[in-house]
Amino acid sequence: MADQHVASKSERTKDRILDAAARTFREVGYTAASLRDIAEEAGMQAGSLYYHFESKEQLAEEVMTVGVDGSYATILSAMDDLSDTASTLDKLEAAFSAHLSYLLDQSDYAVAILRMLHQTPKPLRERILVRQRTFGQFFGQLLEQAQKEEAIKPGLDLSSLRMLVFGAMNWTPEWYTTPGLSPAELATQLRRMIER
Amino acid sequence: MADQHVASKSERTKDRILDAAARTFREVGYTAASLRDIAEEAGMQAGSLYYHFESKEQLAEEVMTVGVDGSYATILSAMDDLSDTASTLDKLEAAFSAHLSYLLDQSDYAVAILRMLHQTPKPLRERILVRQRTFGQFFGQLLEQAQKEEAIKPGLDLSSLRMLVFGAMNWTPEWYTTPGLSPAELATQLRRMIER
DNA sequence: AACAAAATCTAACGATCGTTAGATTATTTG
DNA sequence: CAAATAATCTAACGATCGTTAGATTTTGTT
Repeated sequence: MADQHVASKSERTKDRILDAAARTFREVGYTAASLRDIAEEAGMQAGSLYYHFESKEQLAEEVMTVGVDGSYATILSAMDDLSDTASTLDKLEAAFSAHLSYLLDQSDYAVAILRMLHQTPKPLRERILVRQRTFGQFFGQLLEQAQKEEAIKPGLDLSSLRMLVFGAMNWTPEWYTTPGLSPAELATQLRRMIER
Repeated sequence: MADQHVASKSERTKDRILDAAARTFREVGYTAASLRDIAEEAGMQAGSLYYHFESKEQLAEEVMTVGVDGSYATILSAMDDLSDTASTLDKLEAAFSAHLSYLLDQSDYAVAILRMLHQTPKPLRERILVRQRTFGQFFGQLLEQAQKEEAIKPGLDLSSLRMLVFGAMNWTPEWYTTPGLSPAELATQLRRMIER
């Protein structure tokens, strides 16, 4: 039969380890998360992790890479779901909503990044930041276009606005609980804050 | 002579240790900061810290307490400096400005809290969060009053707005660099985002 | 100057960490 | 079923951690 790419045993185990690592890193950060904790969460011994990963640092890098790429993919996918008549502000709100939903409902990976980044070795941190840049530029372009169309409030500095909005979103895992506004509703709030 | 309260030798050393701890905690967080690092930064040996503090946890608690109380005091002081004719929005902007200035220009302590809080033992974390509550309520009251006066954008959910604004401010240490907008100018940006 | 108190240093403890090598078990292949 | 490969376990290593006790040095008092 055709060599269809079904996840091999090893690949599934690796994913299980990544999930366990993301949960653990999210909870306690990079330094405080021990490989013994992560291994237990994945149902194995600490030494066994080294069959799948070279080091703790590499394991952390894969978790963070999945988180960044997943965030970006979620947003791009949300753009595809928009109707052709969507305004730039609609696009922005959809991007907010996708990112918030990813942070709050879907992924330990993205939140793990926020809690880990400052504790990781500098070269690793730099690589993740480079990956995040694409992500940030995407929002930057949308904001720029919205400003050209005079769809957002006058008198706002674009690069500051972008970072303030990022902060508002990235901080939500610190306080978000259910019941309360949903990620989509929070996205609407953010839209109202920037629109003219 | 009168027993004027001049800082004793011991008190000044303790402050020096707290400063060193705040710098170190800010840089690498709670777990990754070793007492040997902090001691070296303060110009002494690790064991000597125990003459002034009971434990690493207590040292961290004092750093965070100074940070929270300092933030709050800075904001209250900014309120006193306002003229009597200041509007609620003026008060909010002044509070934003004070908090941002404290975070970005003045204090390692406040930023240390943001980087430490998730790694500290739960009872300690709870105590700090309780202390922060007063702080959050202050902003909440100002926002409530502003909404009553119809000074802020309609259709905004107050409790969400408060947390989103907090997020925008607390995230600034992640990206703020000079040159760029000053803390006061960032406060103005935030004001524009919420005002009608 | 002599003594008391305060402050710091030295050296070690038990615990935990990331990591490794080799033995062991589970799975796949012929 | 047997051999080969994949996956995991066991047990230990050196390093580093928070912490402690006791010696030592510095400072303050008479």
